[in-house]
Amino acid sequence: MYNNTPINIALVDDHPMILEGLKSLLQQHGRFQIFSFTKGVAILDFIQENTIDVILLDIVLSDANGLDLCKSIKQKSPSSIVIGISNQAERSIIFRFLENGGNGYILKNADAQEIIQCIDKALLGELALSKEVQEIISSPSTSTFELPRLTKREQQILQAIAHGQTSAKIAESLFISVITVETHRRNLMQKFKAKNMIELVKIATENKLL
Amino acid sequence: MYNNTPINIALVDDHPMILEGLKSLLQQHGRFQIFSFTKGVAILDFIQENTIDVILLDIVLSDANGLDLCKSIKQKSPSSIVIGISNQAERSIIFRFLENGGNGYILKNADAQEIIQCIDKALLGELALSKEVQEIISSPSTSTFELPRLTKREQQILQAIAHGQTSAKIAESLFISVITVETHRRNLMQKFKAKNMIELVKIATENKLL
DNA sequence: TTTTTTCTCCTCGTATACCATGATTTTTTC
DNA sequence: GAAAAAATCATGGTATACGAGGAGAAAAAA
Repeated sequence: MYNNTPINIALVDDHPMILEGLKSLLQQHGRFQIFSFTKGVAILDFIQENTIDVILLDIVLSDANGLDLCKSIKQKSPSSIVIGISNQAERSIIFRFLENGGNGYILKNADAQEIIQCIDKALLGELALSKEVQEIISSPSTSTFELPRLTKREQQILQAIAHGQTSAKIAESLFISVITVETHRRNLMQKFKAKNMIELVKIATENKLL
Repeated sequence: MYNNTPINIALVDDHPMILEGLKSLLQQHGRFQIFSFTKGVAILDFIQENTIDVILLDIVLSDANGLDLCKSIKQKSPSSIVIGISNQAERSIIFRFLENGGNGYILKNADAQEIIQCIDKALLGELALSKEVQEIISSPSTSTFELPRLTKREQQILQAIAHGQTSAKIAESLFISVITVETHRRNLMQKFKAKNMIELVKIATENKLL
């Protein structure tokens, strides 16, 4: 691995700045042969004909979904190492990426050293996670909040509340009693451990439950 | 401007990748002397002692608000040209940045050519906007909701409310009367045209004002 | 079919959000 | 230094959210 043959690295990102940044960070290390792509489909075509050792893949692309793309890449070229790069720091997304065959995950705020370390790790067959990603994964309690499971009715009501509707209005439009609405409300607060509905809606919105 | 003296450019961004990318893009053009910063306060300190021609400023920073930072920079060094760089493509934010003294605005998906063009434009005293930014500005019709501008106090209070705090608690911790807090609350609702605080917090959360 | 979950309804009391209107002082801007 | 904007405090009233605790019927899961 560390002999004379250079390591082929493909960068996939639709931001020219990031692409350029990664390129210059990696070029400083000499051992890499770098290819870059701004489109998801382009990398798929490329690996059809060529062999790539490591692919650094942006999760958010304009023309494709990084998660699905990872899967496709792994199908076409199982030996290629795929490392995700993203601003997305959400547990569930990281896990889904790894489930789809990803060999590692790096946040965009990582520095040069960390990126190189991760690539080295991945080349040795290990799971390559940046420091922050490791923290996110290993602490389900702190940074990421365990989202409670909601019933259909609760979702319905939560949605209505988030749209600014009062309990009375909601009761009216769902043909149930105001009292019932308030019970659901209460249960929702307990489930989310929120101090009040405002905090609850904030949590739900942040976690895209609405 | 185009003679032998190099142009001093400061890059402010908390993502090492972006920083590195910009640096290498600009270095290819030779005429620039580049300084880079990952902290907002650092650039403020720096311009106290040194003269900078152009500052490329990320709007989203970990330790500071790009909008306020732009204002501070312009106060300390009015002759410096400040160009905003961001993923944020919202009209209102762009306008606010320009109102705060910004000389231009570029989206992060801009390519090398565009960035150089914008810097050149700004050096000539013109407003430097990337293509996409121009489109956003010239199309007020789009679905994007005009975000109201909030005062410092309003932001503070909105944030506290979103954290589930009651008016009484907020009044206590800010050393003001409950009545005042409720006035701000009322004004916030009017500004956002929200039916109640719950809806307001949802809107604010969705638009990342918190 | 039994058990569990979900949805529904109930009471009572307190807290506070919400609405309309107005006014003074401080700070910022021109 | 004048004008505008922001922050502060005030009154008074209505509506409703919030919190605790209990309970029966319907639907889903075992």
